[in-house]
Amino acid sequence: MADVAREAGVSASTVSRVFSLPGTVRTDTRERVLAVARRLDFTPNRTASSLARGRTRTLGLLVPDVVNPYYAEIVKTVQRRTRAKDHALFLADTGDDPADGFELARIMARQTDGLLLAGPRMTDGMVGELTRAGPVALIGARLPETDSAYAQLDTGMRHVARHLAALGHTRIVYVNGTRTARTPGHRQPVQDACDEFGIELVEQLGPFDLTFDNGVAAADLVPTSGATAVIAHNEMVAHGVACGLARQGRSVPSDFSLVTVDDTFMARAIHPALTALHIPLDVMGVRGVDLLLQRIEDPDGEPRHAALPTSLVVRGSTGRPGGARP
Amino acid sequence: MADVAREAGVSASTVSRVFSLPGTVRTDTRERVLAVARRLDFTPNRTASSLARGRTRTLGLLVPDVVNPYYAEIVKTVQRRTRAKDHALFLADTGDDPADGFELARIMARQTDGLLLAGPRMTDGMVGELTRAGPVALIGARLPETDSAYAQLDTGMRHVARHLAALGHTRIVYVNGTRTARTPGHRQPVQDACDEFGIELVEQLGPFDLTFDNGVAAADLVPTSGATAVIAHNEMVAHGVACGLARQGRSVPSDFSLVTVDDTFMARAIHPALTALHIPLDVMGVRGVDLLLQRIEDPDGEPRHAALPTSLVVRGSTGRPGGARP
DNA sequence: GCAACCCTTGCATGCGCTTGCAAAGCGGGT
DNA sequence: ACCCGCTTTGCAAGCGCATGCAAGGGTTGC
Repeated sequence: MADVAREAGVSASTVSRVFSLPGTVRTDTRERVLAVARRLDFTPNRTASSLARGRTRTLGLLVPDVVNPYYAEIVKTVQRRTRAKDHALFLADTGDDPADGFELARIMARQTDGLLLAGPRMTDGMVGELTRAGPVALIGARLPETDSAYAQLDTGMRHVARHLAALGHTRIVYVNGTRTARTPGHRQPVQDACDEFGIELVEQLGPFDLTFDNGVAAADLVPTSGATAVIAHNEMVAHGVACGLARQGRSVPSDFSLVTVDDTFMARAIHPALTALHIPLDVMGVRGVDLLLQRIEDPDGEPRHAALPTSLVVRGSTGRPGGARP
Repeated sequence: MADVAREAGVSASTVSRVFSLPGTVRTDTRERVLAVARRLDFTPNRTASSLARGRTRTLGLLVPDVVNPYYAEIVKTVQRRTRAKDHALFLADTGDDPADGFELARIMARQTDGLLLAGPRMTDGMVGELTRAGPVALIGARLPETDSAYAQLDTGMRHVARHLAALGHTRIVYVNGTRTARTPGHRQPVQDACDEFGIELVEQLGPFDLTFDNGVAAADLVPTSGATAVIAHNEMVAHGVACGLARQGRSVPSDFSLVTVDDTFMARAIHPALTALHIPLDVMGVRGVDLLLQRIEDPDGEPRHAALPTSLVVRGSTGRPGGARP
């Protein structure tokens, strides 16, 4: 920077201002400085800038599992939005352990301007603590004190129930996990939606987590349940159910209809393609980043929440019970 | 840090040394400083440290598409290894455009100690330029001048060909993309392996890229090719082929056998599960990080290359031609 | 008992940029 | 012609930590 200043015949502060506050420098000086900078291939050192300003222009994103397409899509959109806002992105994959996630978050909080937690696997108390310690925004989860962007599952589940009811299903199983079963925000909407459309609901708790393998296990219990349709709480478990049913020689949708919550590219990557409740992950990511950036600007504002609409995408995995023609 | 120094009755430099060069501080002083630091909840400011040392302790990872499980697995393993080595990870999703990828890489290079390029979508010349500009390591690609960790596809393809030949296949189609078709490192091994086992090879070039949709399109051409088995160049396209065949009402493996190169969780998430040439992505990620870290330590050493062994995982998608019993 | 060393510690300076403050330049209104 | 206010620029003091150098204390060997 000193070199550029000398070559351009100005002081270092002017060079600095050309890059950080271009408006305060007269146009011709600015041009001259920029020309020299280009010639000398100079770019301001971001580390030094961070130190001087106390801002890193870096955001941190924590996800439980990048390999899961649900989170991968979030990573993708968050990463893009972050870059569009001229920030860099630290990524951490936390796994399922709450303590690990919390620890990682704390470490990351020290090196970033703010944290984005996607589907955090930690206790509400931990999230609260992080929120008090620095800017935090949630993606795909909601807590009163923390900014968040999440999907409106209640109306979404009504779409699903209406669709199944219209096809003639009167008894369905809902494949859930023990974790989400305890957070009523996810389970209650299903119950309410089924009640509204006169559907009998059989809740099938996966043994622990909503993984592919547990979906396969759940599929084994479906035929004896007396239900004709299955709603899977997320897409990994939905694929497990689909795969499990196929292995049993059952056919979708003629033996059982299957609906998944979440709609990543994988829903279309099997045959029949899965009818899905589309969660707007891209919008959630963008809103999450924006909320976080606002929070960084104004640390003491009221918590803000973005509830995003879902939509039902009907594909080949749902049909009339027993494969009947309409 | 000044506070800690005062409380502990030492100078700031000693506190600094406790954290950065613990060996040079007497044990009891160190303990005392650490105790105070813990009490005051002090951790060294990483930005300041970076500025003073000229090292950010941050690595950058560029992938073309995080949503693709192949790259997601790489992200996961790289992220874990990076953290284990006490570094942070910047992530960028570059998309398929070479110029974008290069530009992003240059930006990232300025804020990190080194760059990891996974399946780079840029020209060899661009990679060379980056390599000359700073530490770079390749994952899943090989270039003479750049450190790299990649899979030994030649022996891998021989495993695949031997497997198919043993089942009785004599004519197979290889679904490739126009891009990889031009990089002999990927195509030639297939040809060689088929030659060795007396298999006739029909090369089926996807119209452009190795995506799911192009796999579906490729599947339409398989039945008329006279082949009884398909090798897909990567897993996305393999799923497309599987899905396309299913939509045609063809059955795998009784009508056609299908083998995929790459073996992510998705290979087991469909029925029948895909026989796959397993690429050790986890090891590749770890080796990539390690190579990069070594390169950072020793910028002028000879380029190093890690060729990792693949393995064939036989699952349900391969069988005898025409579904014959052995 | 003394010299030669090593281990610890503190001092001072520097990493490269930002920014409050003040000075200089400029134009306009009276 | 003079004063005021605005714009543009420079000066200097940090931001928080790392580290070369030197000093002090302790140890070892002869």
